Amino acid sequence: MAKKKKREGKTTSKIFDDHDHGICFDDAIDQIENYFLKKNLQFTPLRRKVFEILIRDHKPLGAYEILEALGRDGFSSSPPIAYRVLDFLMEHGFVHKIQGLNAFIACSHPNHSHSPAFVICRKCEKVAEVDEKKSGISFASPNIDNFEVEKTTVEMTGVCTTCSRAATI
Amino acid sequence: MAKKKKREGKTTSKIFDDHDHGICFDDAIDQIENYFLKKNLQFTPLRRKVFEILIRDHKPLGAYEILEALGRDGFSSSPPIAYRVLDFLMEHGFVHKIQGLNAFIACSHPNHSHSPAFVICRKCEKVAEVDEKKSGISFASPNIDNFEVEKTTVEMTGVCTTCSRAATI
DNA sequence: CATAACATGTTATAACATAACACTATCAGT
DNA sequence: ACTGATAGTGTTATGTTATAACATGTTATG
Repeated sequence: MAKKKKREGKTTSKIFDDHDHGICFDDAIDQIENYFLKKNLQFTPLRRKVFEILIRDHKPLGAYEILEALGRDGFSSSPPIAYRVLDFLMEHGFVHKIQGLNAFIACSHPNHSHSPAFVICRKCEKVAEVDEKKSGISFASPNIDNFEVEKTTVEMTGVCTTCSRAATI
Repeated sequence: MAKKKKREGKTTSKIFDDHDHGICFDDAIDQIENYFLKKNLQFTPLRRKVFEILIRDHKPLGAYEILEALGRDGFSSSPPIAYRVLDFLMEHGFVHKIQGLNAFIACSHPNHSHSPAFVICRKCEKVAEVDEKKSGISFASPNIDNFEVEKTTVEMTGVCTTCSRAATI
């Protein structure tokens, strides 16, 4: 259980909290409601709950952590429940999977379609979704020898300022 | 078992075979031998075998596929065997993990230290390791607001030319 | 109000990964 | 050679993540 035991982390590093999460939360709920309304998709209590669980702390959660939270809130907590809803939310861009953590996180920029990139602190496991342009990252051409890229995964792992200040590695 | 059942795939698309694998194989064995010699690290029969298994077909293999192959060749095939050797080979840059497939692949460019990027066909699951520059991808600055990036994961999923020619999605 | 499509619930199991400890081999210093 | 440290491998058990398969309920529409 070396790298997967805890996901608490309470670090602050500029990139990790450059937003007012109260606003972020309300905005996000608004946006997802509008999106589903517009698309004639059901924003069911279960889907809403899963999204709320993810957005309320705005940190990556494992599927089984989400299931626990669902259970606490009176929903079913068998694995397929979480995975199905997560798949659905991911399809529509409101949730992303952090491959390096086997965890899921609410999208920080659901309004504009994007290829997300994530910065992950390996000590506190805090994750920031960064804008391609702001971060200096760029996938210039998503077309490589006629290979049509449908989806990109970009994750940068390291140690955030707070964690590196706090300890000598 | 939707996305994880088979890993055979026999597609050819320019990006996927722009090298002579006979040479590639020999080179790779050479390079890894020299590297370990120079670093005074043991290139044991087990480590050699795991690397050979990975390099011989040069496609991503799951840990349990590697274990089966090890078993066939008379080695122990309990999970920690594979994971330990894979970790070791990854530490030294001779193997990469493809997060999107939970699979491992021999490095195509072990000689120069690099941040690998992978192109993955979601139909045949063939994988190509691409050069950052050639592919038009670039992580310009690995430093984002003082966050020091130690490791990057870049994977591009789509459909390769051969697969897209072969079917109508 | 039937029915097709969608959504959720449940059980079981598959697939991926690590902990903990035992044993063996290698090598440096005496 | 002996001794102890280090590294490598073996084994059992278990933890963690994810899906298959099928049952039931719910919703939108004709």
